[in-house]
Amino acid sequence: MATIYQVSELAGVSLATVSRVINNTVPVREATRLKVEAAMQELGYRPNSVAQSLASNRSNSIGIVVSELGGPFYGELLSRIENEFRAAGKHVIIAAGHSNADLERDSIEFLRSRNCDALILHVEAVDDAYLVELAESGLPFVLINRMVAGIEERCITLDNEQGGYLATEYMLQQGHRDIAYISGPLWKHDAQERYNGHQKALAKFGIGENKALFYEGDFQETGGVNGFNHLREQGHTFTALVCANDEMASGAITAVHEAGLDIPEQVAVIGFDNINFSHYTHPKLTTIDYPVAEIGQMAARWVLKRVYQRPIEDLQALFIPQLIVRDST
Amino acid sequence: MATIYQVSELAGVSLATVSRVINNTVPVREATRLKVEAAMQELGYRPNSVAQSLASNRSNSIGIVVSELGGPFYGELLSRIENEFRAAGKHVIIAAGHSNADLERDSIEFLRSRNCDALILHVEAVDDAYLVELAESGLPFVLINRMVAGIEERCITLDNEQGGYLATEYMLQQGHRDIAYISGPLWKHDAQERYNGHQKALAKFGIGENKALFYEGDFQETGGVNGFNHLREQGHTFTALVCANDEMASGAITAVHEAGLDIPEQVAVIGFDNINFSHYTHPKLTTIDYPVAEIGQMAARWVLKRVYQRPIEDLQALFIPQLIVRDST
DNA sequence: GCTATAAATGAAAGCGCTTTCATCATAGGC
DNA sequence: GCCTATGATGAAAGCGCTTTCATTTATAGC
Repeated sequence: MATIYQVSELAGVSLATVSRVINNTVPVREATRLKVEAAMQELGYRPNSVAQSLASNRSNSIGIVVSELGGPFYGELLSRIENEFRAAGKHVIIAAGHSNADLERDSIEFLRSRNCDALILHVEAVDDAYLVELAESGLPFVLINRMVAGIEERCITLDNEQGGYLATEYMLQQGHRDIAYISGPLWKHDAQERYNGHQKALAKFGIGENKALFYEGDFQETGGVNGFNHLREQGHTFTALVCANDEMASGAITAVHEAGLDIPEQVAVIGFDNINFSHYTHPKLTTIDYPVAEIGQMAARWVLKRVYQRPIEDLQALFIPQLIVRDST
Repeated sequence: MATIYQVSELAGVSLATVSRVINNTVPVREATRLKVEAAMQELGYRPNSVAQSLASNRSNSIGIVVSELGGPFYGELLSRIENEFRAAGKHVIIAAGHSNADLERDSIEFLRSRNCDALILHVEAVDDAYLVELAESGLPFVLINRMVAGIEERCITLDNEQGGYLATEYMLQQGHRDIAYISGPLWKHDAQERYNGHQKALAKFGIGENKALFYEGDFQETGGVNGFNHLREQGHTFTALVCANDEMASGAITAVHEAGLDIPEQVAVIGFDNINFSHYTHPKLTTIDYPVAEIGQMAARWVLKRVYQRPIEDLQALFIPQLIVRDST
């Protein structure tokens, strides 16, 4: 691999000038630039990014922590983020936190030790205090899908409560009054907020809460299966089932079929997230759209603007979910 | 951030000794090691990985190119690879090739300029010659799901032909004789191989090929829908439908339902890959298992052994697919 | 106790680049 | 044509670490 020194020698200029041509920082005379470019061409020169990082104290890499690498939700998120940074000549280093506080902290430390210029975090388990402290340490990062007091300007969120409200409100508008709810783990912020929305909608229609119609699942498919079965065993009939995400809705649909019931005639089902496969279910799943691609893009642009001083205007911090009506309601 | 110099000063030893403690290369006297460790602790020292990379000419990063970041297949693959490397203190840089030759080449160049120690490639569009040349350039890489002559020792593959064979053979064993086939794009190696397997199974049962029962899809869900509709229009009836991947099978299932036909009574459907959602379909999809997690892990271990000299024994290059029988056949 | 050998440590030269500061060249103002 | 302001270029000092080679210290053998 050719080095900048060889280029400078071949072009008959100093290292500094070659560096200037590469980085386009200080103006270089046209004739000089051409000489240098020709030399780079001839040697097949490509800058050593590690050396650049060391000298400039910029690694041009952005660390990402998500709960899982697999799955449609994170796939879409990562895809969009990578795209955005790639176009800017940055690269992403990805680590999985598995919704576990220790692993999340580990991941963050790991990325930090990799000299990332910034972090994009979708963490669920670490507590607010840790994040506030992290912010104070001077490391730039943006938080996805979580609002933490004290560092609001770093948070990009979906209005989960509004989404939960929309889902249940729609069921109510369709005439349902006995509405069961399968929640995510309530220690997760988004699960709690979606559930709040559900309660709000019920309250608006003057319906009290019924513990027999609530089940706390795990955001997984099996949680949906177990949830539906559990709810039926409670003996309280219901004609509508609101699930806090699509995975659980899918599981619930399977369980409903197995119970010999028809969807939506006997039980209407709604999910949340609008992940890719949600139209693979049968019947196709009505759900709340989570604009994951937009949010991913926004997080990337946040970093581009704040850390790399790119001129970006329209930073948006709060996203509003939308109802997607399909065949399961 | 503390530097190695400060540590050496506080511990009263030289830079070199601190470096030895960090890297555990040359033995250091117990007493000295303890002094150094205490100093590192006190300063909250963490080595600067960029400087390490520059000095050692090792970036401890591995580049990965996959077609897409989203989707269950790549998610699982990436997840496994990341896991394996993380445990080894390495990190991965991920780029998407989008099944497009230019983008694939771009991605590879990009990763290369990032000084990756090795690459793991799941590329479909670049030609064999390019890969052979890349190998000659000295950059270590391993190729997933593709066998290229001349660099066989870098290839980790699934026996796609065997998988295609298994799928169709199963249909034949179930008594089907009119079997339609929805293929992936035949320019993709795996699509071609799976189709070869299909033809082999037919031949074994003495059944000739019928062009009216073949459709070349795109490995996407819509390809399955279009494929089924196209096949029906050909007028040649069939009782079984073999799809070259699960996505298309899922689309086909939707189309079959829409045509008012029952699965598997009127049309049996089989997929390929056994991706996560294949049991979300209704009825649950019979398919061929693609051991994506194992393959990802193996690719990572290949790198660990060949590039980082880790003592790893059981490198496996060829994987054999298996039939997973569910309810769609 | 002294030398021969091995083990532990230190000094210093890079790794390939960026960036500051000084220098040189060019052009404009009078 | 001389002086100054400005733009372009070069010299050289790092960035924080690894690694070679030399040196010092410990261990063993007699």
